[in-house]
Amino acid sequence: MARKQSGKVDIVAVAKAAKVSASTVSRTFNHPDLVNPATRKKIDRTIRRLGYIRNRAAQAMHGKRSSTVGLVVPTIDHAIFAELVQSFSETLEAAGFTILMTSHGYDLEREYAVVRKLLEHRVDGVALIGLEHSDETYRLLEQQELPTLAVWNFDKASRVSCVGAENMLAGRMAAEHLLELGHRDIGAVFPNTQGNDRSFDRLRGAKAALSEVGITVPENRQWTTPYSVAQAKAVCLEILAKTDRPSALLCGNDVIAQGCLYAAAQRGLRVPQDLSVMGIGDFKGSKDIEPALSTVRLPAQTIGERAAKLIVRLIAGEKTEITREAFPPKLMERVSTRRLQTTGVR
Amino acid sequence: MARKQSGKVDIVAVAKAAKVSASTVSRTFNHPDLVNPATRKKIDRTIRRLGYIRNRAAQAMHGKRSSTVGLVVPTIDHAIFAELVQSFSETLEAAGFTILMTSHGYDLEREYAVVRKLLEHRVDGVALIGLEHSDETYRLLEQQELPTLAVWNFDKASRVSCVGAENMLAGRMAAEHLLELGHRDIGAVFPNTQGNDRSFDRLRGAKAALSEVGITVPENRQWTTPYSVAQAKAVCLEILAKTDRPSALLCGNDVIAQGCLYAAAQRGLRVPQDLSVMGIGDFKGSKDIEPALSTVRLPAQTIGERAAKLIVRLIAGEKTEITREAFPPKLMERVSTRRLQTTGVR
DNA sequence: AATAGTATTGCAAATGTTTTCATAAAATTA
DNA sequence: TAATTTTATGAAAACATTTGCAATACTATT
Repeated sequence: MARKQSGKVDIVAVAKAAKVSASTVSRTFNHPDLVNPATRKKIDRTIRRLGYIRNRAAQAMHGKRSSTVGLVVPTIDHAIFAELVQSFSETLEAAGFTILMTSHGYDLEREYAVVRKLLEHRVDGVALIGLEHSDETYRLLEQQELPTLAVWNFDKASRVSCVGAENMLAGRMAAEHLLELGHRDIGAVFPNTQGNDRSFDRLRGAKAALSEVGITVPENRQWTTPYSVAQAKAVCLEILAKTDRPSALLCGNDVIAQGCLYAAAQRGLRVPQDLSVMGIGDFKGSKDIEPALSTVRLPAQTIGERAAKLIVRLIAGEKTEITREAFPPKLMERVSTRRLQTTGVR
Repeated sequence: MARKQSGKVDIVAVAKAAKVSASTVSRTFNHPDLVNPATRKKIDRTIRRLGYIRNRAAQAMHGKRSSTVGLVVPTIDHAIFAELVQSFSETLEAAGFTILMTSHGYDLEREYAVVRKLLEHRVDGVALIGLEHSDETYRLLEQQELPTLAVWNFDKASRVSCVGAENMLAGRMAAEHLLELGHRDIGAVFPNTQGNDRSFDRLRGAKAALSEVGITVPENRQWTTPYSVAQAKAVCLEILAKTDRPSALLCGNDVIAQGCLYAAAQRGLRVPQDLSVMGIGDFKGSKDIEPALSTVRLPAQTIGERAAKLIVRLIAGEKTEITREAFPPKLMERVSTRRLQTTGVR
């Protein structure tokens, strides 16, 4: 056996070069206090000289942690998930973890598949967006006894630990705000609630608040649109063309609300004089838009950060029972909503 | 040794339960054609029954691919990166890879550290955003002979393979558009060009175009703002307060342009009648904003997809030399810019 | 100076796979 | 039916590390 091939520098190559055993090199990494400072220094130098990079895969085989957390998102290309994911990953990285990220495009079958793949990589824990997952996925995670965390939604009866916001409450608060301002003819523009429990809960909360004061949202006062400014704008353009348009529009999220705002602008309607627009979410930018959007804030950044901290504790085994953290939505009254002027006649 | 511990089901547990050797089980995964269909079926059933999940870490130790690609982004919480990352990861996942994602917050020291960590996880390849990286990072990647790809920027003299857009050209096109419309008094609002080669190149391209027709942008016609709608709005508010405001604002990216638009709205200036606003990037939403933003389109989605395909080929070893792909920017003339009315007097 | 600790290191086994090689059984050919 | 080829399987080595145990070398104590 002649000389080693260039790239192939492993722990025994380092050991040989430093004239120690592989064990000692391993220990410099994992239990530095157990090795003589002088030896350690010598080894460190050799490591640097040879450009050795330890192999986590080999470590992982010893039941050791992989220092890896799986993150499963429907898509990352949505203002709100990006914000959430960013703070989640930042916090996790600070704790020494790396994120294995996969997306499934709102397809629960694919979600199962990607979770499986994550498991193959022996992640130390898994974070999923939302609480709506296939039974198969839940079972898989339970069976593997892997620290699991649902992020973004909160439900006090969730099957796994969760940290998120109370979407039903958020929906309710948005509706109540409009009610308080005197609006009675309220249109609802929501994403499809199919396979999207956030949306579903918000709508449910809103409707509950309305029905408490005797208002029902009739079929023709409720519209569905995909999560996209462009498409929301298009449906709002239609809505606002009608002569009997509502006095206020309650939107399932801020992206849709943004579409509404643009549609109103294009129709020449002044917000909030001619129309009040209410969002849910308080995405980055919602406060900067003209007119600044009234909305219910769901603290994405805080949630991401808390979620990261919680999953670290779950992984460390400090927590073992199911843990749930709720972050209260907060009304952000800005300028896109205002008191309905009761001019008497109508 | 009594019964196995519940979770601990490995390949030999499966083998034992199915009354075959571990080799055969391994083969069912990796070379299914080499095993008798009947045996394979029996093994498949056992795998399902025991809930066995193969251990990629153990595979990776055999020089096998880890099926993992490292992705290093400055941050994901920016419209444009989210779009890019989404299409990149989607395409990569379709090819059977999982993404190990890390962010560094525009800190090149931290970038080096996270790349190292990726290497420890034995990723099959690494994708970095942009072309500005520390020499140390470049050396590390070269030394490890790891398929590396810089995404988003294009430079025909890049040190590694790249697929991206020509930012200088984009800057030039944006400037030329404004010039063509008769604007001569043009203000530039850009992000800090420090540690951000995209921005730097765009500004350079814009200035080149301007100087070709004898225009220099004086100090007091150039502003710097962080990448944020809110902050861009704030600086634009200042700019537009002056009596000698420019007739057009050229923005380093669409987020800043959005801030300008809102600032103009708040100041009561009509766009494009009183002020033309030009962006660069064509982020999702730029065409929906009111007024629709004129900009230079950098095809994020296409780039993400092509990047994914290229890195797959680099990993497969089909390509070994440095490969570069440029995607041409495209002028998107919408409504936020218009011909300067030369009313003669001034 | 002998003894008991303690600090440092190496050896070898173990981790969960894949793969090479050898072998046995079955199928094909003469 | 014997010889040959093909197909299917298992045994064992290899992969890069970690760790329990044992051995050695120091230090401190009497």
